[in-house]
Amino acid sequence: MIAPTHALRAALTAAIERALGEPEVDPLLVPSRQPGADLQANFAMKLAKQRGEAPRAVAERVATELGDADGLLAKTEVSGPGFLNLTFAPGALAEWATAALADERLGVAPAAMPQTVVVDYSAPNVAKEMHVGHLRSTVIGDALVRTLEFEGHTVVRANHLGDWGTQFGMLTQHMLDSGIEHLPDFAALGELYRAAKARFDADPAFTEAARSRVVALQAGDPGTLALWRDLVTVSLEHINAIYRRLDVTLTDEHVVGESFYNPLLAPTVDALLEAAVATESRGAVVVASTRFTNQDGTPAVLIIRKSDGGYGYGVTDLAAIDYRVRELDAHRMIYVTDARQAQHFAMVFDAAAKAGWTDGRQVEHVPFGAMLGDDGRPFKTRSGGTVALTDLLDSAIERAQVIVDEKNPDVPAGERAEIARAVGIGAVKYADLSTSRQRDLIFSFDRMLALDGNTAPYLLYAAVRAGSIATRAGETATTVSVVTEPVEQALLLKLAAFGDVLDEVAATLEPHRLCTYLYELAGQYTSFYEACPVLKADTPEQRRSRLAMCTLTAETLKTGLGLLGITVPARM
RNA sequence: GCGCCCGUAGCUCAGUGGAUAGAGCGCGCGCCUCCGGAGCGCGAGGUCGCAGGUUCGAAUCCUGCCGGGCGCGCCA
Repeated sequence: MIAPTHALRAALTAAIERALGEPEVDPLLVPSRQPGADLQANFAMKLAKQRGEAPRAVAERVATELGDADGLLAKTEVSGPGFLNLTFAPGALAEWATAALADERLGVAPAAMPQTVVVDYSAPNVAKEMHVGHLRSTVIGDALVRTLEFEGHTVVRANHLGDWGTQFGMLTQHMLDSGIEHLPDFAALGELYRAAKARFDADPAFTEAARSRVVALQAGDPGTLALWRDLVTVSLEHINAIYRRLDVTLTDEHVVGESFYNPLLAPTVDALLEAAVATESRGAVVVASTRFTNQDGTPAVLIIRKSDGGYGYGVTDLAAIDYRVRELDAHRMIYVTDARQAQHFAMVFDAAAKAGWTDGRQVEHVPFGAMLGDDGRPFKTRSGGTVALTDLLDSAIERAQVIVDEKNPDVPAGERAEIARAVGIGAVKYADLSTSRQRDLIFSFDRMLALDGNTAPYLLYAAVRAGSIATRAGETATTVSVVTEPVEQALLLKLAAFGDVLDEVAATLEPHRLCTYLYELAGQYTSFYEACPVLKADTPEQRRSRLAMCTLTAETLKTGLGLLGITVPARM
């Protein structure tokens, strides 16, 4: 099914060629702000300039050639310096909406060229509690994953768990010293971490023992490995509990931690040396950058192997790229991490490209801004720590529960709790997803947990209402047939844009575009609902037609929110 | 020193070449005998950080400055 705007764009390009002999011209179609016009095409000014003609005359000639575009258009009009204002025929929009309603993809065409896409996101650390700093990668990554899958791509979720490195020498050594073989729960791990860290900082002998313990771990010493596995298992229980509360699609099967790449690191270093991508410098193996310099003006380097023989995280990232290309045949690799790692990933990607590993593949860093306090400084609590993710989610659900209880006193308590969960978690996720991700974010409980305005609850409410009206109607409407009011026309136009927005999100990896779209759709729906009686429409046909619009809106909101990882409750 | 991100209404933010720059919150006024008021309508509120440039047209692209955040050899 071809969206009306796509059909019109093609018709315009063809009309431009027929009228002016210019092939393959982008008609520069944008939404119109003029009352009565749906779209505006801005090609005339540019073409007229090139051809030395009057823009309005150019627009007129194309408009004449375009006609009604095989019934797509009700009106074309040239105005201002040469804008071509276009208004869809109500029947064309109605026809599209009717088809979309019968389509489980809601009229969204699948990707023309499906790819295998690896999305690397979340990546919490073993042995540490998840805090608000982990929220953005997890929530943004999950929204991208869901959207790319909906578009028809094969998505490989990669949770690059921080499960390897020096701190595990420290932890396992302390376990050995204190005779701990198994941790009962995550709280015990927290205590272990604090105790081990204290010794590590204070006792040079322990520090030394921890260092050699890392070597034992990396060499695969069975006893040390067993202790390490216990740490990972206990941590994953904590992490998975958070994922389930957050309604994130990550599970154990997506964990491909740093430890996974351990056996691949030595061959990766060899390959990079062999290809002369990496060189030795001051006892270490590095890849020198041609784009970045140090403060003293020397080239910045990516540490591949440290002078003590240990591996830098750069080589882990390079081994991961090599693995994802060769074993997974990934066409596109996406890394959702904070913006501070931008230079690191740029150097990693440069090195991979120089080694020839990413030829014909896309490798993209998807950076997001820092979480700042309300003083504009990096976010810290009063005690200097971070806010645990569990606490944030608890607060969100508590706040939502108060409102839910107040608004829905007749709903059973169990269902109220379920609604509060959907509303509270949805609010937190939406707050993170709805602003452009590269901006720094001021952390604020009030903003993250807000329930009014451009928030998840507003969208959930609109979706629930649009869905419930169909239920109350007692019939299933399948046909949009009567489009008389401008608000109806505007609503249909907005509904038809869903697929374009998903394409944009897939291309730019910016979920906030979907948020903005859904908010506008909800607003457009509310305007329609205020202006157009549905159940009390003038005729049975109009009633069915408007009901169908309600249903398509409800489905689009539900699907769109679902792609953001936000669940719509049955009622609220 | 090199590099990245950001600067739009009191606050939090949309808007990456098109006509009078838009929301939400907050503030003021109005709307439940009318399909769900977690809603809707109206209003006040802006030198789009500053200065040049490109363009028929710039919040948007280019250059320079100012302000904030961040990164640059053995942490990830």
